Amino acid sequence: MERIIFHIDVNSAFLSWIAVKMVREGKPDLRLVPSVVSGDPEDRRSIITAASIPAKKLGIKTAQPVSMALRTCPSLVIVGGDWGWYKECSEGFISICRKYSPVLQQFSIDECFIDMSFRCYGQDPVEVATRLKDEIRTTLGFTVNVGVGSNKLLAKMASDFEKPDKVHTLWESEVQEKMWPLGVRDLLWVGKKTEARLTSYGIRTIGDLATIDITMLTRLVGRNAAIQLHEYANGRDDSPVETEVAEAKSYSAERTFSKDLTDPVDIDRALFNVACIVAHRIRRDHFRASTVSMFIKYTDFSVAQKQCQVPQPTDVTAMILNEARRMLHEVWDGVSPLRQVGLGVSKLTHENYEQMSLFEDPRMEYYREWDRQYDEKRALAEDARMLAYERK
DNA sequence: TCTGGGGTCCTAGGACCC
DNA sequence: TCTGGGGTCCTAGGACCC
Repeated sequence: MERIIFHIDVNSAFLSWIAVKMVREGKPDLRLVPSVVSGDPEDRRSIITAASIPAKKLGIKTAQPVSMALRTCPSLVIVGGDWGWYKECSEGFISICRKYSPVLQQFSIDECFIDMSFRCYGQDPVEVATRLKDEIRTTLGFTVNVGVGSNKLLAKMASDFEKPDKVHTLWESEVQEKMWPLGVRDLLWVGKKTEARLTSYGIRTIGDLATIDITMLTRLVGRNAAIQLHEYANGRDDSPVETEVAEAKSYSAERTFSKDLTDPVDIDRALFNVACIVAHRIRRDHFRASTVSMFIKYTDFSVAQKQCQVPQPTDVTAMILNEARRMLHEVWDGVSPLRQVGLGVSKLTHENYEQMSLFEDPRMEYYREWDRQYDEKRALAEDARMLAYERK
């Protein structure tokens, strides 16, 4: 039996969600004017997180620097984000989708797949998809696109066709007509680099990619990628809709400085801050990490990174920070200005036992107490934010 | 114009073991 | 004394996604 998969994608999610909130407060609808969501517009390094359709029509794009967008459109309306509200909107739309099928995979905060193979039996999938999109719009106030296809890839490609508030199909029988004329960049997993490589060999459309000799493609992108791209370009994908939420495999945090830094004290302060954040997150989720990595970005955007294994899985801020500090001094010459510093942990376990070590740092008790206090303050801050949020 | 932040997966080379 | 080949782990770097 041919599968029926829906991909539901919120149109300009962060912008739509902020717009809904402002409309409820009696303010004008951001979706009707050139507007964007971004970080602090005063910071020269802020970039655009989401743009309205009128803004996109002016050439303003996601991930563009705000300063650049303002030059394009001086009257651009700029608003900040609201993670608490985003989360609420996301949960709202996911729970409506789940009513249509319990076989649901959340792909990101604003996208999900549902397997409708059984639920659509005897019904027109387009009618069902239209009902779903309309229900989200009328109950939650924002629009989505629904892509309908016989697998996840086709459904996702279809939801990316004309926006907003639309249902599109992409069945296997429609691949040649609807997908092959598109540029290779439109295919999932073909980014800037792969596009450049492919087009330099005259492979411009998804159709070119679908019909090219596989050995030729292997020489260009390697064996595994070649097989994958060839399958996708032909509209083939048998991956299931995964209902299990996968556990995190890594956590990281990074800080970009508003001005490039050379002062080791400033840089260490940033490293300290990201270490606190990352360590707090793994404690919150009951993980310990065996690998610590540290990375820096230079002014030319090149990145250097270093990682190491810790003797025992840890969730102690001081242990993580010490490794990161050591690696920073190994990798940074102490002179070159830095744009960014970051820290990550991976190889996570839920191991709970504490192996007694003769060489355990005698300050360990102090470190743990410090972390406990930190977590408590952080939890209080979260509560206060939630309360303030509920009062609105 | 001057580029955020948080993830996943892949590749390739070297070390080490059997 | 010198040899093949496979497997696993670690590290650094890169591509891609939202």
